[in-house]
Amino acid sequence: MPTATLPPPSTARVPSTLADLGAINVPKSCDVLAERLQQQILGGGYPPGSALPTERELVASTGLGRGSVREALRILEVQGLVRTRAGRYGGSVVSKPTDALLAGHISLFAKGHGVALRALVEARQALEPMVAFLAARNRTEDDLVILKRISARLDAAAVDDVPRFLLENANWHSALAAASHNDLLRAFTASISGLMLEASGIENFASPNVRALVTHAHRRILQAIEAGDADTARRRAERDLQAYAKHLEAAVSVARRRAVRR
Amino acid sequence: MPTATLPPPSTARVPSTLADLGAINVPKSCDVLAERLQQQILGGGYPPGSALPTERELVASTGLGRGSVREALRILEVQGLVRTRAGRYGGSVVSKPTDALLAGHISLFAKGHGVALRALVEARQALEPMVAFLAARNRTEDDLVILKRISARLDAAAVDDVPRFLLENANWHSALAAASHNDLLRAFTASISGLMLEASGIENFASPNVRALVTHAHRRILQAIEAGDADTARRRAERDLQAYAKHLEAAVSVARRRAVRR
DNA sequence: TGCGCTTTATGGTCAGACAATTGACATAGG
DNA sequence: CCTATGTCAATTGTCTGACCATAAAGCGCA
Repeated sequence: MPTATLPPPSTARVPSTLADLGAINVPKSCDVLAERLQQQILGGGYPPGSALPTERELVASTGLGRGSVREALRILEVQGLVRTRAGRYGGSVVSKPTDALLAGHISLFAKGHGVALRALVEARQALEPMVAFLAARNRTEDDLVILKRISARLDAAAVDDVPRFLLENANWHSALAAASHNDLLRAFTASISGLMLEASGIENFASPNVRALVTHAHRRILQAIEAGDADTARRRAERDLQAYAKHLEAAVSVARRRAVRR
Repeated sequence: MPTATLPPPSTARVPSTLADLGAINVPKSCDVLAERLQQQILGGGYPPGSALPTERELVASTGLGRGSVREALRILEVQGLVRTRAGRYGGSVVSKPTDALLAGHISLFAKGHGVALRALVEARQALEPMVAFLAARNRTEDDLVILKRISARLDAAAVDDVPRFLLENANWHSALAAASHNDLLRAFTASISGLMLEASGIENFASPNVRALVTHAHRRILQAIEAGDADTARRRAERDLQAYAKHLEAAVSVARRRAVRR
């Protein structure tokens, strides 16, 4: 081996065209497989409802071990792209990510970042007026029926059943978002409703006063949506959420003072 | 066995207290482990930056096989709760889900549901006014510096570099959302910006006319934010996005007519 | 001091085996 | 003919064991 003819190794970095490549990332085999399957699914190669190859077929076609194949499928499962069932005629079938799955990821993000209740309210203030606007324009008769049914349950629970009231309130907001017929806004709104439901259980912010305010506000918004008056629906959503935010601000500051005194 | 004394078997379901249990779901071992670790992480047992037990320690403490433990860790990785490195003193360290990770999940949801460009614009119309409002109230000097730098690059690219213009436009919206100091709105906005960047690359909607309109709008919003005038910032964001939506509507309908003729 | 080699604990991957699950099918009984 | 039940086979679920690849700490040497 003509080692002596090679240039001496140098500690200083030579400005070589071969040297200035960034940190190279070695992907794991399961990540590669997951990404390739993801592309095939999103590219239309596997439409929703169709079956992916079985684990052992994937093992045979990729040359990977079964463990790696299973990890790749697990990734796709968490992403909501496949659903896997055991047993004969089981396997992985392609599916679309559900609202609940995306809500779960958003919830993890919010919890991980310690997102404050105030930030949730701001997000709802951003989304709801547009949601109400679109709902007034795009609602179907079915949407209206569902909203009215939830409204009735909400009114009934407002009297004395606070947990039920909070739950139906979250349902109302989700149903409103569904009536907007915008999948993205619907998923965002459902996530925020779920997070606020959790938070309100802790902070216990639902005085009879607030409950009356909320039911009244929802009734007015629903009227505008039934009439198909988009601008009015938006305006009412804006105003009512502002009032709600003020009430919440007050309640939180009261709770804080109480906590300090304690 | 006194079978004769029993009531005759009937195909109709007997309303028994033992019979009305719902469909029971047997969870997979890795799901159980993933959920338990998730609760420990979110409950504060493992703060961000701390190290989870090694795979083999988890095998020992849970009694599961290593494959199941690895699948559980992979779930947490996709959820953004841990980052795993190989090698000595490697392992899984707890982390917070990043904006990019959440954006990826939102993107998968949007692509899976075939969310239309129109729906993206509606979502932006919902978010951006509130984002601008909050940015005017909460911005720091650093936020301002970043926004101005991106604005300059955007103006420069608006002349003739369309791909660069689209990229810097997405950056501008993300920076604005960062200045709002609302983590949730920031992540939502960044996701939508990314999705619109992809979509605009396909639809090719960025005439010189629109580019001028966008840079002008951003300049006016930025002025209000610098002045700390939250209401003006919101109003301008609303109006400019409405104009943008109209332009896009027109461009899409033109493209559709052209496609039909073809 | 600084560089390079070794050491070693860790994740990454594979192979094989067996258990659990589940829908289709065959069969028995009315 | 219909229903209920048993059987079967293909697939996922799980464990075991082994080995490879990686990377940071520690050591030795110049």
